[in-house]
Amino acid sequence: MSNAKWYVVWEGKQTGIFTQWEDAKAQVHGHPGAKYQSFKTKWAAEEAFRVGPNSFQDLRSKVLPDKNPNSIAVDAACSGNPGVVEYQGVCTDSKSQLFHKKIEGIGTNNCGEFLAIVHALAWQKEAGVNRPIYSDSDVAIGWVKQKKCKTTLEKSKDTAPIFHLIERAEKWLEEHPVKPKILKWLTKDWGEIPADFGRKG
RNA sequence: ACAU
DNA sequence: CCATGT
Ligand SMILES: [Mn+2]
Ligand SMILES: [Mn+2]
Repeated sequence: MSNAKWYVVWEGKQTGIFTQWEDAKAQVHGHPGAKYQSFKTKWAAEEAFRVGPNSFQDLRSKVLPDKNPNSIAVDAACSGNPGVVEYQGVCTDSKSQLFHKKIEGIGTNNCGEFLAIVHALAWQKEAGVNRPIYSDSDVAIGWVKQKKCKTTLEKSKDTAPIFHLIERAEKWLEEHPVKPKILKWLTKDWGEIPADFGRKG
């Protein structure tokens, strides 16, 4: 495999995951019954190594957690970080857009991800619905749970607009019960979150 | 390291 | 390669 960067050795002089073929080959050479394979990503290699040489191919279909299609997905994008921030929310199943906001001034990726979740909460309350909210951001999910945006962003004239929105979002969280489940979107298993802006390619 |  | 975060 031309792009392979990770080599799993399940049986050999030493087992493990190697980043160089020279190292993997040293475990396999002259070792009858050695089992090994190359992978393109670290994640694939780790999963394959953990599950063993015979079952790694079907592990995903057995263990892959299911996503709830009756849900909302949010995501933020940033032009520079810190930079110009926007976020949006979509229906997970259809990707139809529910809301979108481009924020004045500059902010961080994580501030955008945080505001996206809180916007989804407020939007749902306004719309009278209660569906799970998916975010791919551990940071933002944690901040919403704490009702506190722990950003390191410096305060300045350019960051004043987003800090105002953050303050408003934190206030909303303090004043309203958080009813919808806020769930981690498992990007490695499911691919990019449906609300993604698709600019990383 | 993990998640962006 | 840079940056934001736990
Ligand atoms: Mn994201
Ligand atoms: Mn994205």
